[in-house]
Order: sequence, then structure tokens, then C-alpha cells
Amino acid sequence: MASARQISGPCQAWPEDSAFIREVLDRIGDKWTMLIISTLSAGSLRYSDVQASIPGISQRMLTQTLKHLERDGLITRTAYAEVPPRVEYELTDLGRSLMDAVTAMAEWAATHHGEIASNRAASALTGVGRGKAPVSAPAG
Amino acid sequence: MASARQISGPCQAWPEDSAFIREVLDRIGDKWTMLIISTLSAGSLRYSDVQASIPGISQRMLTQTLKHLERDGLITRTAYAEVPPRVEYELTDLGRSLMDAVTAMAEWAATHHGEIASNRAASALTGVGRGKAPVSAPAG
DNA sequence: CGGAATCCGCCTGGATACTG
DNA sequence: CAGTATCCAGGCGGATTCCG
Repeated sequence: MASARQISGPCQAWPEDSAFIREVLDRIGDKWTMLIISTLSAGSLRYSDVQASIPGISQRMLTQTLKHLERDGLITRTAYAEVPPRVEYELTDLGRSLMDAVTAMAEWAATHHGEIASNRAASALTGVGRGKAPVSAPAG
Repeated sequence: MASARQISGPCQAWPEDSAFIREVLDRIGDKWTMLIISTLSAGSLRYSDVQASIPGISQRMLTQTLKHLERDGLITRTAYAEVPPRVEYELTDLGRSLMDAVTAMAEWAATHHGEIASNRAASALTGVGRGKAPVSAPAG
């Protein structure tokens, strides 16, 4: 990655894709969507397998998120009319393409989460981010 | 992007970075964080400029999100002890590195949001994602 | 097994008013 | 200008119950 934005001239902000950021965040920013997609990246899985792979998820949220993902074409749902009902969910190409972008996010997190934790711990000591900044005028 | 995961052997799921996904999503998945970071990518900005750049944000959310970002070391806060108070916010290197990953997300959104909208519209007609699937046994 | 429907707590975040 | 503090609504999501 690291070379994604310098097309089209100077390094000015990109005001018009704020909407895109919000759009994608509204879609994947919820509590379970990315976990499900990441789980499904292993291949086709049935409902109960997805549920077992994501400890703590409720049936309500699993079903709801699955439906949203299906509706948006990120996963496919295949119901088998068998005596023990079976339903399999699988990532579409679109869903897999999303995985790439999210993988970048996860790798960023893996790389920097220690750094963030340190910063946060340091801030707790110095009081940064919680009122009363030193107020030393740096450029007077 | 599109070439991020095939290192380290076969295409098996990566179960242990579920935590990382959640961690990064908890941090940037909220309503305003990414918008602020994206706004600050243009350079140093003062409080009111950030607010003006993000229509709809309340002072409460702006201040709160700014503090969180500062606490995590993603942005720096510089207060000038002038008569008209001035405070400037700027992305740190860490914050800028996050921009890369998020840019990938935004580009994904820009590329596929039309596709998603189509899928969603089609689903509304076929009833997919909202009860009563055809239940045609594909492999039974 | 794979859901659907209902109830409800909690937390995010908007509106407003006040301060330094 | 740059916040802080309080109040409050909406919805996200957990727990439970019932259905095909």
C-alpha cells in the first residue's frame, strides 16, 4: 500500500470521499461484520460453524449481520432442504475484495497496537488527552 | 492492494487476529474518528477549522474524539497561549500510517459502492436477505 | 438446526447551556 | 475561540422464547 494517494497532483485533502469513508464504516464498523467476513474467508461455513467460530455473538446479531452481508452481495447463502436443516454461507468475490482492504487494517493494527498502548499509558501519566495541557507556547 | 494475504502458505483463516480487527474497529469504527483523521491529513488545523470541515459534528464529539486520538498518539495537540485562544491539531506519523490503510478502505468503497447498491436493490426485488429463500437444494 | 420475534439495558452521540 | 458539563433520545445489541 503506502503509495495510494499521490496520484492526481499535490497532497491536498480528498474532501469528496468523506462520504465513502462513512459508507464503508457504516457497513463494516459494527460489532460483528468484519469478524464474520474474516471467519468466512476460510471458505464455506454453516450457520452453527460461524457461530462457533465467533465466541460471544448472539443468534440475533449473527442472523442479522449475515442478512445484511447477503443483501449487499458480500456473501452468498445456500439453504439445503434436508431433514437436519443446513445452510451454508460463503464469501463472494466482492466480499473477498473487501477482505484485502481489511487485512491491511488488521496488519496495521498488529504492527502498531503496541505503540498505541504505549502512547495511551504515557498519556495516562502525563495527563495528555484528559484536561490541563502544559500550554507552553511553542512558536510564540 | 489485492496481494496482501498469500504470504505464509495456504489460504487458511487467521483466527488469532480477530482481536486485532476488533481493536482497530473499536478505535476507528465510531462515527467521527476517520473523518477527523482524513481531515487532518491535509495538515495542521485548528479546532474550529476541523469542525468546519466536518459538517454535522457536535463540539462534544469533536472534542472527545480529538482527545482519544491524542491519547493514542495518532494526533498532536498544540495550544497557543494567545489572547484569542488557538489550538492546532496535527497527524503524527502513526496517524499518517493509519491513513494508508484507511485509504485502501475508501478506495474499496469508491470502487464497489455502486456494486453494493445494485446488489441491495436486486435483493429488495428478489426478497434475498429478507425471509423466504427459494430453498432449492443445489447439491441434495 | 436455523432461524424469527420480543423485551430491554446500555452506550453512542446530538442539543443545549455555561466557562476561561 | 476552545472547550466542559448535563440532559436525553435512538438504536445497537444481548437474553430469552418460540417456530419450521
